[in-house]
Parts: sequence; C-alpha cells; structure tokens
Amino acid sequence: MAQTVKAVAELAGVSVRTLHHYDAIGLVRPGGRTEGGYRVYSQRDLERLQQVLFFKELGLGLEEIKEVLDRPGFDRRQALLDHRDLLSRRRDRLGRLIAAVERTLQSMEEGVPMEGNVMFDGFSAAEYEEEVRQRWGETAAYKESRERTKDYTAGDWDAVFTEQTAILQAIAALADRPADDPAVLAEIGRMHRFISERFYACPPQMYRGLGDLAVADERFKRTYEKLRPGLSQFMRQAVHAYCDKLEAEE
Amino acid sequence: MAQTVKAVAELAGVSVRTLHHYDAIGLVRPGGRTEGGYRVYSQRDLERLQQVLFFKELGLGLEEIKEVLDRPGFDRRQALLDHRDLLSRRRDRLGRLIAAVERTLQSMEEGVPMEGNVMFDGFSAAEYEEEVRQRWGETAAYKESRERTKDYTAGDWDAVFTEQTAILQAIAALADRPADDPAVLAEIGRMHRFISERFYACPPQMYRGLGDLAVADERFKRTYEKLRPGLSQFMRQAVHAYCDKLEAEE
DNA sequence: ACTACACCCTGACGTTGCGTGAGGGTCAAG
DNA sequence: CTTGACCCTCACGCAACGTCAGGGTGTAGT
Repeated sequence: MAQTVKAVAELAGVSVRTLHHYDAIGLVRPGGRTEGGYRVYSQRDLERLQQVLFFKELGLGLEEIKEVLDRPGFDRRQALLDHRDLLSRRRDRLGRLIAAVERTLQSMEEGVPMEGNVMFDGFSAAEYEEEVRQRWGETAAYKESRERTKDYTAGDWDAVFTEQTAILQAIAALADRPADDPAVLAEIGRMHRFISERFYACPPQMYRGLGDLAVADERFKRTYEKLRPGLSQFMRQAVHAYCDKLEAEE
Repeated sequence: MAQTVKAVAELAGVSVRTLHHYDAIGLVRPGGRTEGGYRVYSQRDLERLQQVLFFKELGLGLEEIKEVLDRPGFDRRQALLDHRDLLSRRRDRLGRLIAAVERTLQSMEEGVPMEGNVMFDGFSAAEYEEEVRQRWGETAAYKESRERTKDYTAGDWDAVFTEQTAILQAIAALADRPADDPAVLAEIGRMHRFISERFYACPPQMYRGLGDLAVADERFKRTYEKLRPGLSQFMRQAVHAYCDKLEAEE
C-alpha cells in the first residue's frame, strides 16, 4: 500500500530521478514522508502518476498536465474515455506509418523513386497534438494571447477594460433588436477586431466558438447576465449572424 | 526535384529549424546550395530524411541515427523491414495501453482500487528502445564500455593490448585440446574477467553472444583466423563450455 | 555492536532537440 | 525599384530529465 520511490519507479517504468522531478515541480507529490525523510507513495499518488503518464503519452507538457489535473472540475472518468479515443487514433497513425514503410519497400523493388508527398505520409504527429490541446487546455490561441499581452502595462489593461465594457454596454443597449440588426452586427464586428488586435488572430470559426461560450461557460454567462438578463443568448445569436454575413461576403 | 527548405519541411511535417539543425550536425545535409547560399534538397536527401524520421520514431537519438546511417554496410532495405516489425510492436503496445485505460475505467465503476502492477501495464517504452539498440547499434554495454575507457591513457591502452594478445596467444596454443579442457577454460575465464574489469559488466548470457560473434562477425573472425586457422570456431565452443560450467555452478 | 550494502536524500550542473528572436541578404512579382 | 515572402547565420532559451557529488538511513549478517 505504501511504496518507496524505487518500488514505484519500477512499477511505473520510470526512473527514480523522474519521480524526484515530478515531486519538485509539484506534479506528483508523495502523500507523506518517513521520519528519515523518505518519500512514501500511497495508492492515490499512484493513480495520479498513472494520469500523468497517460497525458504524457499524448504529448502534453508537464506544466500543462499539472494545470489540467489540478483544475477543479477535472473528471477522471471523462479524461480516461477521451484518452481511449486519442490513443486509438494514434494506433491508426502507426498503421499508416507501417503502410508508408511498405510502400517505400515496394518502390525500392520496382526501382521507381517515390513522390515526396507519399514518402512522408503518416509521420506528422503535430496535428494530433493540437487536437489534444483543443480538448484539454492550452490552445494555440491561448498561447498567442498570453504572448501578446505579457508586456501590457497597467495603462494598457486599463484601456482594454474600458473599451471592452464600452462595447458590451453598447450591445446590451441594442439587445431588444433582432440579432442580425445592422447596428448590432457593427458592434459585434467592433468586438471581433478588438480581440484580433489585442489578443489573438480570431478566424470566424473560432469567433463562433467564442460566441457559444457565452452561454456554455458559466464565467462568461454570469458576466453577461449581470449586465442584462438574456444577454448571453443574444450574444451567441449575434455572433453567429455576424459570422454568417462575413463568410457570405467572400 | 530540387526543393527548398520550406517545401521539404512542409512535405515531411517538420520545422525549418529542424532541417537547419540536421544540417548543422551533419545528419541530413542538402545536396547543394544556390549561389545565394540557399539549401537545395535532392531526392536522395529526401530519402535520407525519411530514414532519419523512421529511426526517430523508434526512439533513437540523432547522434546514434547518424552513426547507423553512415555505417558502411548499412542496408536500407533490411532497415525498412526491421522498422516495419518494430512499428507494429509499438502498435501492439498502444493496444495494451488502451486496454489499460479500459481496465482502469472498469475498476472505477466497480469502486475497486487497481493493483499497482496492472495500473502501469503497457507504458514502459524502455524495453522496446533497448531492443532497437540491440539491433542497430549503441547497446547499453557499448555505452558502458565507452564510458569506462574514455579516460584511458596511452599507457592504459598499451596494457590492454598486451594483456589481450597474451590471452589470445595462450588460447591459440591450446587449440588442439578439447574446447572444455580445464586449461582452456581457465584462459577463457581470464578473458572474461579481463573484459569485465576493463570494459563492461558481462553476464554469461552476453559472453555467449560475444563468443558467437567470433564466428559471425567478419572483423573478429579475421583477427582470430590470422592467429591460427580454426581459432574462431574453437573460441566459440570454448566460451560456451565455459558459460555452461559457470551456470552449472550456481 | 559493527559494518556492509542497498536504498534514500538534496543540490547542482550537463545534455538533447529543437524554439525563438535578432540582424541581415535574396528574389520573383507588381 | 520596392514590397513581401523566403532564405541565411549566430546565439541564447527551455523542457525533462541524466548524472555525479556528498552525505544520511535501515537492516541483515557476523
């Protein structure tokens, strides 16, 4: 039940140093210590370690894994279900790699050089990784936003806050009109540009997702509802109307 | 046919920086440059890159990959055949991982905590990696030997050489006796200790492998045969006899 | 009671495989 | 002749440990 570092290391197939490291960065902390200062791992710690290794297998960084696991709403069951999916997609990827090897062998036997695009079929793991992030945390957009805002001064943040509330109040004032009213769309567009300039590149598809969050995410929803009841629903519809129009124009 | 960095990068799903890096360490060098100094990749370079990515997928380090690919006898066809094997074993590993996820889910539903050894089934990639190395190059023993000998002075090497030839000549002088003659076994044992002290820990099973190399590897074989015809076969038998006895004693 | 030996601890520096600018040329299109 | 998309070479940065060094712990054998 209570295990020493070495026992855990062998069990999980990682090095003792790795466990030390995970302890140091607070990713997997042993439940306790003996008087001698030895780490003691409990069953709960083992479960946590297992989770960590699952996420690592999917290519997430340790810092990210920590955030995901420590997030209050983390649902271990759901995570495992997702993992099963993602892992089987990876297995498919290996299948494609194997196929690539076989094609290469064949082209060698026939003496025909392969075409470039076929040669590298199946390698790219990057696409899978962004998908994992979409589901679990640090999307590329989030990273970009953090990057762009890291040097903002207090004054910058003030400006951001002022403009944001101004836009929201303007929209709140228009919330009795239809969602695709030109005045509404104008404000929604203003918000779109605001985000793109200040935080991250935001293509229509992503802006739609953001609109959905207005009703799906409690934090957004509450902000909007406090400003005016029903505003979150209205925002969502307006954003979609705006994106429809934007895409129609192309 | 002739491609720029970016084109190759996109084709292979790696970054431009990665290609720069591979060029810098001499792993994948573009066949030529334009007058402007731009890298130009040929079909041959693409094939090399593909090989590199295959080996990387198997977990080899870049330095190791370089050595393997640059080894004179490198057989691309055989390498690809092996890759196919190893990749499908990895796919199996993913299968076991998926099974582990499913078992975990089930134990959650039943509320029974899992046993440690089952929890981490399927993770360990290390075993696969040593296997890859067995096949392709830098075994753990080789690494240890390099480590231990890196500070040898010229005098040390001299001593090594002297002792080694002394042992070999003693064995050559005994090669008309049966392979399990006590005097022969004594010399074989001396050689065993010599290796263990000077180069790497060498359990019987490995020493047997070394004995097999005496006939299987051209370089060893030639050294022995030059000393006395038939010596390589004799060495092999004697080493096995020695290991038999060693294991019987336990 | 002593000592050998396997195991544990905490620093702290090293390594691999690129990421990420900085600073500056190249070249086809308009 | 000027953009804009690419290209180049340094050079520093970073994650996830590996690998000592220096020293304590615990228990089995004598």
